[in-house]
Amino acid sequence: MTKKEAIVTAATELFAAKGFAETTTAEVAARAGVAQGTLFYHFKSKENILLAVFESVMVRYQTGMAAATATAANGMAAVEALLRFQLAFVEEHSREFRVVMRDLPSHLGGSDSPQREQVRQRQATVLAMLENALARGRTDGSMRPDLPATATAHILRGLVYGLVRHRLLGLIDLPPLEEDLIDFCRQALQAPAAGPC
Amino acid sequence: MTKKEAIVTAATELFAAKGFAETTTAEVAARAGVAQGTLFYHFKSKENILLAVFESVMVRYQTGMAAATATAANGMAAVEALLRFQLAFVEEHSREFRVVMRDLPSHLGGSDSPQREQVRQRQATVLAMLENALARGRTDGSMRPDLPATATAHILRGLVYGLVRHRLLGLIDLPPLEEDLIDFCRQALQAPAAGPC
DNA sequence: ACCAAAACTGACTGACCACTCAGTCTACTA
DNA sequence: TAGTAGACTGAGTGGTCAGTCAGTTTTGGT
Repeated sequence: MTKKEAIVTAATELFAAKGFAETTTAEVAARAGVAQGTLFYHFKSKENILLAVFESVMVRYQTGMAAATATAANGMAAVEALLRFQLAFVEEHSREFRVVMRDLPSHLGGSDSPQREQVRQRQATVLAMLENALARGRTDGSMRPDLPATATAHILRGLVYGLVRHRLLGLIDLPPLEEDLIDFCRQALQAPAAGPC
Repeated sequence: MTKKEAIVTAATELFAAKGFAETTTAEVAARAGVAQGTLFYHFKSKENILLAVFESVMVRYQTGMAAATATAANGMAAVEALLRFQLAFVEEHSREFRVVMRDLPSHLGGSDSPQREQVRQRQATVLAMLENALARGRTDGSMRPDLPATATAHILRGLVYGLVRHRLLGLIDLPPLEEDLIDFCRQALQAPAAGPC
């Protein structure tokens, strides 16, 4: 592990445990086993370390999502695969997501900063994958034909995000919800059963 | 308006516009038209001002939610009323919610702080209202009989939270989603149409 | 009018911490 | 071996800001 990677790892652990604001650059340096100055050799600022944590996890997230849809038999299966992947991935990388969800929004700088644009791009990509899967399901008949793809993509994204956030940052313990969530979405999305009337 | 109220109002505006960390107590005092010391006469710390913003908005939020369910004809209508109320209320109080969503999680102190407990209580109440409406709908036949009330309450809460958060803090503009959201939930919740077969 | 308590003031302070910078070390090339 | 570019160091610093406190004003009760 290079020192740069060690810094991101150490920062992830500390930010997740104590929060961004409550973690000093001295602590990050100490845990990473580097000098304080090394942080600022590799990163322009403390906030850029936060952004690196985000980038590092989002690259893996999006790769996984793309893989999840690739093998699905139809649109509905693709959506289900996306949902399952997202929930599992977030569970597995809970520390990173904790940091990203709690601290990133507070530290994205002005509305025209390049950091904001970078994050916006990532979000748009996630959204597009959902929308594609939905459009596919509408076409191949595995979902209701009147489904509004864009709006539903936003809804699904909000749903996953809201649940994950409560699991990671919430003060209330959530029961396991994966299967209930999948059922809920399937009910909402699937074409009405063509009963043999 | 008392000076204490003026402080909460000023803090809400500044926190919403610039964020909690980037707002100094001196600025809050100046905008509220009081001396710096007055802040600390009324509030133990800067974070307690943040908590006051939260409390102030949550009291109104919960009162409104209770009213929304009271007049509903059945469980499904109650859920719909809750969803509509939540979306409308957040829209109307977007500044306060922006602050609460972005900055509160980072500043809740240790896991056993009284502040955390206070927030937890509020969240539990919201959840209970949803769960009640769902249980009601399952009983009165306006929803699927096999609906898991607790899990679904969590899902609905996550859904609203996720969407609202993207609207208030997200970097992507959301289209109006109220009706699509209601439709989505209705599909997921409603009893399968008993076709005349 | 008098008093006491509550509300309020604002100059001050001390701790904190992100970031700097002048210099050292390491690895590679010619 | 000398040269050099990139990686790394860590003590130092300057600006910031939450919170304090000794004193003043306002309020309300008798």
